[in-house]
Amino acid sequence: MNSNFFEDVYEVVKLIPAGRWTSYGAIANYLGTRGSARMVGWAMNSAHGLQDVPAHRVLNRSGILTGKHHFVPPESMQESLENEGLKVINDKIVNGSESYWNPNVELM
DNA sequence: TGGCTGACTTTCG
DNA sequence: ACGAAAGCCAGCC
Repeated sequence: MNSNFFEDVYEVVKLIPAGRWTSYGAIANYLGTRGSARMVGWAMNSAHGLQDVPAHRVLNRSGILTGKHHFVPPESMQESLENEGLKVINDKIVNGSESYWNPNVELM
């Protein structure tokens, strides 16, 4: 496709298994552009219209729902995560270390 | 063409 | 330990 970056981001996000989460930096790093972690979020903004892209599974490196405010409604992000078996308290993933999904490891 | 923006990340103070 | 600033890349005006 034309926008390789966005397409790649979508691909990776779509590959995230339910009950798992990853970080923007991990995806950016997987794409080889660690510096453009913000771009990943931006790509999500465009992917926001694609239901195939579970953007709610993409958090910041701390496992905090940084982009929840971009969801409609924002609470849907946390509910979606909890619906998949993840525990979210105070907009943050609980035991994130165990449920963390690294594309560089899983897709490598 | 040039410059701003951005759902991040890392480092210095 | 907390706060603020810089760095990175790609899309959009």
